Amino acid sequence: MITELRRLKNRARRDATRQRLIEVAKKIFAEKGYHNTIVSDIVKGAGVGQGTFYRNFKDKRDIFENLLNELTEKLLSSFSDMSSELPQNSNEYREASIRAIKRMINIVVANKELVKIYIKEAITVDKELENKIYEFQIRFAQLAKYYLDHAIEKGFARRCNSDIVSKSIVGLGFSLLNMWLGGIIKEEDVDDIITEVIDFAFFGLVGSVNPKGVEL
Amino acid sequence: MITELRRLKNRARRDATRQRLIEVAKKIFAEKGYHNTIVSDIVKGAGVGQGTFYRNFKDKRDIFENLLNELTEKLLSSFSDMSSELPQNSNEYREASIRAIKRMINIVVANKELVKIYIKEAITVDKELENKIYEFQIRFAQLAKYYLDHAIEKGFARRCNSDIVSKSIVGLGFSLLNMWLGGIIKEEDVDDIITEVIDFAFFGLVGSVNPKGVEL
Amino acid sequence: MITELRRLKNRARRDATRQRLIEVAKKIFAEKGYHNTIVSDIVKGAGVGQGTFYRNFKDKRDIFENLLNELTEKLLSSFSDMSSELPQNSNEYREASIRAIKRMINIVVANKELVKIYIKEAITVDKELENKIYEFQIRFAQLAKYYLDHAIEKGFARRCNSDIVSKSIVGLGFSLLNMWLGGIIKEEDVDDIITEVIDFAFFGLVGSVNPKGVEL
Amino acid sequence: MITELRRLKNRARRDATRQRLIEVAKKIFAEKGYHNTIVSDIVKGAGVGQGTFYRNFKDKRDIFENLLNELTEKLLSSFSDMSSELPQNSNEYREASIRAIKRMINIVVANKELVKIYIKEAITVDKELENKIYEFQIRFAQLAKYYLDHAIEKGFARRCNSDIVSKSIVGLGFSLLNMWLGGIIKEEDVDDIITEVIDFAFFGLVGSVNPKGVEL
DNA sequence: GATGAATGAGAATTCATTCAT
DNA sequence: GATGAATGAATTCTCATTCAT
Repeated sequence: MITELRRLKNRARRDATRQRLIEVAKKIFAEKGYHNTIVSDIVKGAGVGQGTFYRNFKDKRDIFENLLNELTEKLLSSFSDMSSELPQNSNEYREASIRAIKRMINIVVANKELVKIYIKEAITVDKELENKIYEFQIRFAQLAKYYLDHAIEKGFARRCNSDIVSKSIVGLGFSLLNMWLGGIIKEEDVDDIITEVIDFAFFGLVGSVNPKGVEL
Repeated sequence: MITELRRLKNRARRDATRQRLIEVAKKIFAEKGYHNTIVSDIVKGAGVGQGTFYRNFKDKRDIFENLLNELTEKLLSSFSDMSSELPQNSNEYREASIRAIKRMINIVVANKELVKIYIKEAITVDKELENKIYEFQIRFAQLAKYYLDHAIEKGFARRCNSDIVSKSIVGLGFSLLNMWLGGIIKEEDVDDIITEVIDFAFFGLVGSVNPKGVEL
Repeated sequence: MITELRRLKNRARRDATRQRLIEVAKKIFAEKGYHNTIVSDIVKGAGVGQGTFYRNFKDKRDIFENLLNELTEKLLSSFSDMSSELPQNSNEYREASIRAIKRMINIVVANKELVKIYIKEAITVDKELENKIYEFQIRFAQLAKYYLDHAIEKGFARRCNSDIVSKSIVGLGFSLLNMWLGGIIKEEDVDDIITEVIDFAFFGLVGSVNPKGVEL
Repeated sequence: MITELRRLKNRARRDATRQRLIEVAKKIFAEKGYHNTIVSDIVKGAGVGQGTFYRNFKDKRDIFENLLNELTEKLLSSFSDMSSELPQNSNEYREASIRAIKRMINIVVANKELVKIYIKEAITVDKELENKIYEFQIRFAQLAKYYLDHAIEKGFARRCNSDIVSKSIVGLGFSLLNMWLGGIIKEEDVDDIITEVIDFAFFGLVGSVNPKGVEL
């Protein structure tokens, strides 16, 4: 039926507009920050009418939350398949961590703008989004704790308050991300950075003389 | 002379007003965030006229920057005396770190609101303040690096990319602070948290079986 | 010919759509009032596209005027046959009035929504509709005056300024309608209300001891 | 103290501005109707800045409600002293009614614009104001009923459903007011109109041959 | 110097209306 | 002819800033 085809085409047109708005918003939010962006910036950037924005989103916060959810889904889905096999020794643990971090970093690199928004801006919008971000961090920490507890139990991780330590790990990660996004850490060789950070996380400042890749 | 007395009184009154504005701004910024605070919130809170605000500060950003500087000075002055003697072994390094952290935490606890503003809000105001915060973090990282390099040289710290690692340490600290301010880490026993985090920083996830306080 | 058939079908479809829009508009105007209704309310209610509305009506006011005319025609046509025979005594006058009112009430009950719109909303749209409503009231008053003048002449109504009095009667009627629509007068027994009001109109507050149905 | 004087002057200035806005709003609402008035009409008319309006009133509805309350208070206060002595016979009842009506009319004439708004516009703003108006009408009807019940008891008014009849009386009054404001009833001699309407209310269409001023 | 009323520029938002499909 | 996405003019509303007292 014609009406069905029409509906599809309309839907496609609208989705395209919506997507254009989202892309533009992402770019501008990352550039100028959430608070310094006004709706008409986005509208102008997308080349649509002011009303079109409000047809698609309730307000600035709404499109922002959409962006947030977009990244959240990407990150979570990337970890949905991870929990399959638990590491059986320190080395496997280390390798698994590196793999996880690399996967994360790929997503981060592919969504640099989103991540910047995510980490810097979202917590200053309002309490609701602030909590959303915190809950997300907590989920990460819980995942880290799951692996850490396992490692402690199996004896290849130091006995410790795994709650605090896993939160430390996640915080460490977010911080470095933030520094990298903020330009404090210059890009250089990402792999080197990962190795350094992993070594720090596994062996601390003191550690052994030549810990790299060596099982203790 | 009366005029002189008058002038003094005026100045005292003005300073008091200014101080009250600063105190109130601190409280409100911490509560509602920089962007969700309007000048009239501060003015109402301080019980002064709208014009009085503009007599004391150029605009909202100006009073905010004042708050920022307040904390920066407090933190820096607290570290001005620290660099006296360098640790001579792992244990001294550890003890010195704990002392430094505790000193920091005291300042943080005494200025919880300021710290919250500092960490959460300042980077979203504009590029200038963003950089100011980053530079401050870099200074901290440099201080950490100074000690770390010393420890590596002396042989009681693992050889590593001390630039990345010291930034990691600072990031770790800021993150945990953030989590604590955000309520992700419940207050409980701060000393326990410090020990845990220090152990993590010194011995990593793997570490030795019972590292607490034991020199390797 | 197919084209002819097509044209007929199209017309039928269009008429149906138009009618649906009118029905929905009636309902929504009555519910939310003219000013608090937006075109898209009507369009959504009717399940048609926004453009379809403008294909059938010039604008919101246009569809509103259509509703108005609908009721006007109904009311006027209901009175076109009434003026046949004039009452010859007070009792006939009274009976005729009751009949007229009941006929009116039937129309009103059958078109409650329209009447509500008519009485409440129409006068606030613009001067033109305001006048239209007033002219309609005047026509009613003239009709009432015609009967009243006749009754005065024949001697079974009190000599009075029939212009003012007939306007009073019409006003009374509209007011009670309004109160009923507004819920000030609860529905109870409509016949009772009619009798009471007719008695009030015929005999006033003072009247005779037991005027009901009794010719003075 | 200087501050006290200042406060007084400020208050006076603000009140003057507020009052100017109210006066202008009254005029414009009466002219163009509530719905066809925009805030900037009022602002321009009052010669103040747009912000000044919002300093004094929440929105258009708010200033409108203020106008409404203004009239309500005027009308109610005019009746607060009325309930003193109850009429002892038909003639006193009639005289009291005439006095009441005249008092009302004086207020109405002095607040023609307000009354027009009151009767025509208020019920179309929203449910809340609609109810407010209805409740006001009910209060009037209750007052009328109080006198009517007394008259029936004393035997100088016809036994009737005083609830319906008093509502009829109030409705009659409001209607005529409306007609007069709408220009359906030309102003001529107000006293004549009052006499006619009172006669109609007391003696109905039928009444006695020469009821004016004569006690039955 | 302090005040707070007034301001108006600019941002958000709505909604009647158009128009490509 | 029907549709509903897109539009932007018009309106509301906010809030930093000024300025008369």
